Amino acid sequence: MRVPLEPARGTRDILPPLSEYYQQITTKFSEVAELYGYRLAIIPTIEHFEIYEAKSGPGISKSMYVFQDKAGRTICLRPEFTASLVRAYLKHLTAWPKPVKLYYYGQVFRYEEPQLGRYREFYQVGAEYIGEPRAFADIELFQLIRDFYRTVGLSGYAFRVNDISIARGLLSRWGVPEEVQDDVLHMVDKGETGRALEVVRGYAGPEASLLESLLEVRAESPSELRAEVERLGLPQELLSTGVSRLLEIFEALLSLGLRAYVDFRLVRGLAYYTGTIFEVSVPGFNLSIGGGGRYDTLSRILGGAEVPAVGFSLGVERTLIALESEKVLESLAKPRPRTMLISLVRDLAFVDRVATRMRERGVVVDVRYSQKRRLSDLVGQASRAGYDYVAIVGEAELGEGKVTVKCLKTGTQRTVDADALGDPGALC
RNA sequence: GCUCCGGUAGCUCAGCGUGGCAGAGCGCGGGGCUGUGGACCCCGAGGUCCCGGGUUCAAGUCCCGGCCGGAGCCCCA
Repeated sequence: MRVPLEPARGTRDILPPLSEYYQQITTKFSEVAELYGYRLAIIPTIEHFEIYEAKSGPGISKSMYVFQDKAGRTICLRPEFTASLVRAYLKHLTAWPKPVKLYYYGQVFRYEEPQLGRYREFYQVGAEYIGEPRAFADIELFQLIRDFYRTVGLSGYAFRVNDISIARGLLSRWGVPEEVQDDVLHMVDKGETGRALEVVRGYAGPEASLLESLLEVRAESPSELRAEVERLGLPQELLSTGVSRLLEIFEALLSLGLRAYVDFRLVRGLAYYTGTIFEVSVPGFNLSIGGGGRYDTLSRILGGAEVPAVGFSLGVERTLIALESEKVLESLAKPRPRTMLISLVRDLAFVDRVATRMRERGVVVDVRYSQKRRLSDLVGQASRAGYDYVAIVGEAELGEGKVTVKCLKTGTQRTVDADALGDPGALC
């Protein structure tokens, strides 16, 4: 049997140096999330399809990996983290003191046509803030995202923000059933506002123009947003709930030093969101690099007690694309100093002693035994391959318990006692 | 699931129109050079030309199907 060497469609082998950038993203995200008091959740890659069916309807299966296992269960590869985390919360964590703050990283799977920044297997990092209905939870997530981006060096991003409860509130007032609301919002998301409004007119009559005006609002500042909603004459109940929360969050974003604008056309698909929703965008890349929102009813959809929650996820591949376009990708993974230790003698114990002393100082040591190849080949190779130092152990050094260390950047070279050897950089 | 473009050495690609010996640069290995640098010179290895089928005396080249990638639909939790 001949095996195909290409990875399966939409998947990739992630190898150095790309793999190191992935590792930096997850490591740095973990550090920032933990500094905010989030704790790591590791959840299964496979799930019962039912939890996604419950959340999004059976039609979701066409964009997922779904299959029967050997016992006939309907299993899927997770297409996201949030539903699984809420499932795990309902199973294990409902008795924990609120809020429950969790973060995660890992791969997710979607059966779609691959393109740049869109893969069938891709990686996300994210966090969920469970058990807090007030806006400061939403705001903390923005702070966390800001600190993460600062840590990895991303700067040119902006938040597109909405509160989906405002449009849904209008639709509910007009008696539009939830399933129809989903359809209408889906059309808005696709840019088919004309068709969406036609459907709404069937319920609301001429009042539907209020939704039309709302969808045209794009506010760059809280005062602009305040003026716009005042002009529209939204119902008081929406002003005191969704609109006031959106204003609070908008003001918070700006005072945190973040770029943000409110866009009522933002819907974020057929999701379970009930309040704040947002996406992160960068110039010159038409896919969002992350997004999230408030989902106060998801736990009930999954059959548990209702618990307010808000969360986000960031796409690792898309973050890397953004870093690349800002020309800061290479600075993400700072390489450790690397030494090529060339041994011209067969004395494992001595070579091990020398290598161990350097490794204890965090220096990468790559041991080569020179046999047929001449020393000049290996020194040249070390230089071409980007090593920082060459350490040479030959007959002369071995006899005196010494090692010769050469700094390839400066060309300086010293022979020192093997046991006194520390960071070779100190010798340059 | 649909449309268009592409796939030739490890990498970047030429060759394909008009069928006729598988190529270049870089990289890799060896030597020039017995324990010290990226240059230079010489030599070398490395290919089922994405896979399968068809047309033909002859296919990397033309035709059909598939696989993988890119661009765009659909979708994007």
